[in-house]
Amino acid sequence: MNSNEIRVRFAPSPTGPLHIGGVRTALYNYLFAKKNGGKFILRIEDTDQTRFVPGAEQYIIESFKWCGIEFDEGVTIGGNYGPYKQSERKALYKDYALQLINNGKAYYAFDTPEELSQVRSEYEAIKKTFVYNSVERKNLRNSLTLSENETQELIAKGTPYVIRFMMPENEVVLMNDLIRGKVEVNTSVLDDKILFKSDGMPTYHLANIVDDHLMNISHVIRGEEWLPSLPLHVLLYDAFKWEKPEFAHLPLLLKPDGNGKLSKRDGDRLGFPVFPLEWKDPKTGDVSMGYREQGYFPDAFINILAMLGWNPGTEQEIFTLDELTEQFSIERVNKSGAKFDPAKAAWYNHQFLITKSDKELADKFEPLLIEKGIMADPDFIQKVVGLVKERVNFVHELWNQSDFFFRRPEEYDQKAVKKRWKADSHEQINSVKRVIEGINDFTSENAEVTIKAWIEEQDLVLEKS
RNA sequence: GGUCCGUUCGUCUAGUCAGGUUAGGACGUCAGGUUUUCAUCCUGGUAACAGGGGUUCGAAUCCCCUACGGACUACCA
Repeated sequence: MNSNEIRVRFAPSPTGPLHIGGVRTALYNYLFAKKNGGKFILRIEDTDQTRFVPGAEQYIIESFKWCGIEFDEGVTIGGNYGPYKQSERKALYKDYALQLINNGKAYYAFDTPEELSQVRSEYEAIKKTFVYNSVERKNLRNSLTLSENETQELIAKGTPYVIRFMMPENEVVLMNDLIRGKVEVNTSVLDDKILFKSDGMPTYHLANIVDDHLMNISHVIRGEEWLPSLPLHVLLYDAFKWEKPEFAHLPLLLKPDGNGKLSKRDGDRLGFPVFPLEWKDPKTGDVSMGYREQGYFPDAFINILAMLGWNPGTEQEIFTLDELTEQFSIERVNKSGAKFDPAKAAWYNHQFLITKSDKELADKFEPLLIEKGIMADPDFIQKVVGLVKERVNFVHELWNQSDFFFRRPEEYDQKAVKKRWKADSHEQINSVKRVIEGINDFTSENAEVTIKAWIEEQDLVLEKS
């Protein structure tokens, strides 16, 4: 890069709700930028018109707002490198694709998707892998096999075409990854990837490289699923004769049980959220739960995600965002995927909950009480919350621990009644009730002393259970 | 199938780069203690270096092979 400035970006596609793996990727980018005094950018990669989902972009923005992750530049915020939405940068990409054609690094291809899938299935049938590469492109319809005139004629006639990268024949691409170290791949196993689609839009590969370059991105920190396309990207930077950013590929978030990438289905199946915020699918109307709605605190949520794949090397486990920023380092990110553990997630939330003030918790609890038709004095709610917060992981669990403060019990624990309720219990309860009513200065200390004295007096001993 | 990446308790992980630890912590779980309940808290237990070969006095750590897992293999990102 032409400066030492650290600039990183998070570049989601607005194709649905943001997965927590995406949130973690963004978080690591954010921490890296803040730690190094750099800038964090939000770029929307909406080059696939067919997968656009209304509301997804807004969802992404709202998610980060809830988490407390702030961008320095990007959609809705602006900045000196805008626009930050690829659909608004559309005009720019074709020139770069053409530049590659002129340099002999790319070519026009006229194969239709149908033709290609036909060829692929033919290869499949004989158990061979079709690779659109230096060998195969000689047998297909493109500006390499057609004459210059034929090519121009086809284009002039409006024949749909794509622009493909001309993958070198037999070269070893050397790459470096900040997390994995050296990686090398031979180009002979790589495809002539499409850079520019017949609908006039660039593919991810082209748009991503062009924008990262134009936006002066210094470090590309993204999910491991991108590692296989790193050679292409590196070759693309070389083809443009651009200086490359540093790359870091983050390990994946895995299912809690079994193996594989964490998906929406796992959340539904195991009963925990996979998305930061609740999401209602605009098409099907299906609702997916969110961390926010399930009662997770944003700071707990961030802490959980941060520890899935990274640790500071000390025994500290609870962090504020500022502490994470201070201690984060990309070198300490793990190589292997992490299984998400809902039980530990709940524990983290508990850790944050008990540090919240009674007031804050009461404010969150009050709407739940109102929902149940209970109007209680805020000071009273606070006292109750203070009494029971140690025993819950989430605000909504407060009700089960404290309902008797707000209403008369509707039923008794049958087992306890059967076991404990004796002939004289009624009399004893009334007796202790009178004792409690008789306490003038009602504090926990006074109550304890008085009731213990009453126990002595009544000569009641604990019945071992 | 091919390419690439990975592999320490059930889970998150420390330790690997600079070879020598009773392989540490946390979650979970189990037991005990405190609290005349429960929860908190405290103490203790449980449980791992994927396998096999090397190199070395000595390997979780370095090298090789195997196995297993994952990602990618679209005119999706």
